[in-house]
Amino acid sequence: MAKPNIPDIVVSRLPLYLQTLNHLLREGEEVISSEELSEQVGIPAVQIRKDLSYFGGFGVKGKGYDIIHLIDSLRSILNLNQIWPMVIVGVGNLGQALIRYQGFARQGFEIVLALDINPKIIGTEIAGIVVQDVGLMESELKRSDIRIALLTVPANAAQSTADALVANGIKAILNYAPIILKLPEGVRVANIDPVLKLEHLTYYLS
Amino acid sequence: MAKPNIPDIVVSRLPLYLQTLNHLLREGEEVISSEELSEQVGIPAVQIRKDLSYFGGFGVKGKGYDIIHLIDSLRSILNLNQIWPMVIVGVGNLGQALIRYQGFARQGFEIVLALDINPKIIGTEIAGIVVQDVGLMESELKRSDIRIALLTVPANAAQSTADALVANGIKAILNYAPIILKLPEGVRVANIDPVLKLEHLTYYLS
DNA sequence: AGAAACTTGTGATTTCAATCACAACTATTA
DNA sequence: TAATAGTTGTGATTGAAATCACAAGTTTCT
Ligand SMILES: NC(=O)c1ccc[n+]([C@@H]2O[C@H](COP(=O)([O-])OP(=O)(O)OC[C@H]3O[C@@H](n4cnc5c(N)ncnc54)[C@H](O)[C@@H]3O)[C@@H](O)[C@H]2O)c1
Ligand SMILES: NC(=O)c1ccc[n+]([C@@H]2O[C@H](COP(=O)([O-])OP(=O)(O)OC[C@H]3O[C@@H](n4cnc5c(N)ncnc54)[C@H](O)[C@@H]3O)[C@@H](O)[C@H]2O)c1
Repeated sequence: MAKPNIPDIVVSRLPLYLQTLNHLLREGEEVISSEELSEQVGIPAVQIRKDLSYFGGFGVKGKGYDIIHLIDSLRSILNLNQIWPMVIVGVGNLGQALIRYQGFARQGFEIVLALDINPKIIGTEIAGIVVQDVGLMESELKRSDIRIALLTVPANAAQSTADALVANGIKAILNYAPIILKLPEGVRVANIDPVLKLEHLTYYLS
Repeated sequence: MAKPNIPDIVVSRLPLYLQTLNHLLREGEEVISSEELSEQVGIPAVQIRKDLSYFGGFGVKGKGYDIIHLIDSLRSILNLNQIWPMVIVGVGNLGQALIRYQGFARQGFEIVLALDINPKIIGTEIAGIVVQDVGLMESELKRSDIRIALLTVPANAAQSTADALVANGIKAILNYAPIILKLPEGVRVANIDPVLKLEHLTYYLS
């Protein structure tokens, strides 16, 4: 359960710590100081310690953090001790790449339903998932506990599709379409737009 | 030319304003107040005005902003009055989707070089681009003016590939691999990692 | 065992970004 | 024309996040 008064910017850094800790664990490390973690993750050590201290004391003075224990704690804080089923809407170039991406399942996010509007795409199988007609959204979502959606339809279909998803119980949307979605309170949206990132980068290129 | 003392967080919002203004222009709007723009973009009007005021006065008191003029100004600030050629390294699932993505060229970003290490992929043509051997990186980049790279290789190859890109003149990297790149000063990196975004979202899902 | 080195966790402080408040100007209405 | 409403641009203020500074505890060294 998310405590209400922790700055969102603090929460946003936790997945980064988790990612880096997972790397370190794979390399055989067992304990790490905030200073060493800082070098890996590129965030000041004192900020890492302060971020973690919002949730409790996970380290040992004079020693550092037990990596396995800290990973466990972060996964618990971020509600990652479960498999999160997801729906993807829009199985075009990008949608297919995301369905094939191994990185989601590896971290406990599983695409279990894929929807499209194009008859040529409906019925095809991608990485074990058979694409369904988007018209089945209501019935398919009703009999599932999916709360997360990946939105990879064209921009002009994104708002109406998002509305439909929310009407059928979706609580979080990862939106790849280059528009700003307007959704009711209580639904969380995160956007991924490479063009915005590039336009940010070019500001600094002479 | 980027003025040095403008907060990065301000710069990061400009592409968002530009995106929304482009939408409005396509819908036939000609003038917009900061208040109306605020509703579209989801950022307070006063913050939009303050952000813009770092770069000059683009509006007319009592009236608002001429959309075409403001778009022009933002494009100029962000160095978008040119075509930016880009290289992509790693032409797998994601790389192929990005090469096919129309949204880059539409905003002046053009993938002109695609590199991979896999002999089965080298030589294939995707959306008009013939994939080259990554061994040709040096010679291909030397005779080009490419300064932006899209990095879509597996995580374990990302750091070394990024180092090679930088050694060959790349100044900005859009990194899709789920690791934190360590690069010299003067090279800008932006990361796109959907898993981190999902892990941020799940914090708020009960 | 005692001293020195190391490291966490956090209240106090500083820095930076967001918001407020309003003067200056424009457009519209009567 | 004069009054009213609308809107920008920005100095002043507030608020929030980052950093500092250090007490408290642990480990290592001699
Ligand atoms: N391709 C990329 O690498 C990339 C990168 C960043 C963002 N995006 C964005 O992601 C979205 C998809 O891009 P793409 O390149 O895969 O496009 P695409 O045209 O290849 O795929 C879009 C898919 O959505 C389906 N679709 C259209 N309307 C639908 C609806 N109402 N309901 C369900 N499905 C519907 C289409 O049939 C198609 O299969 C776009 O908004 C694009 O701007 C793409
Ligand atoms: N597929 C996705 O939707 C997705 C989403 C987010 C992030 N990512 C990340 O993007 C990267 C690519 O993912 P993918 O699914 O396309 O993987 P992939 O295995 O399909 O493609 C990787 C490509 O990189 C090439 N490659 C490997 N080593 C190379 C090297 N040293 N030089 C040049 N090319 C090399 C491979 O031959 C392959 O074609 C990974 O880091 C992944 O974590 C992918």
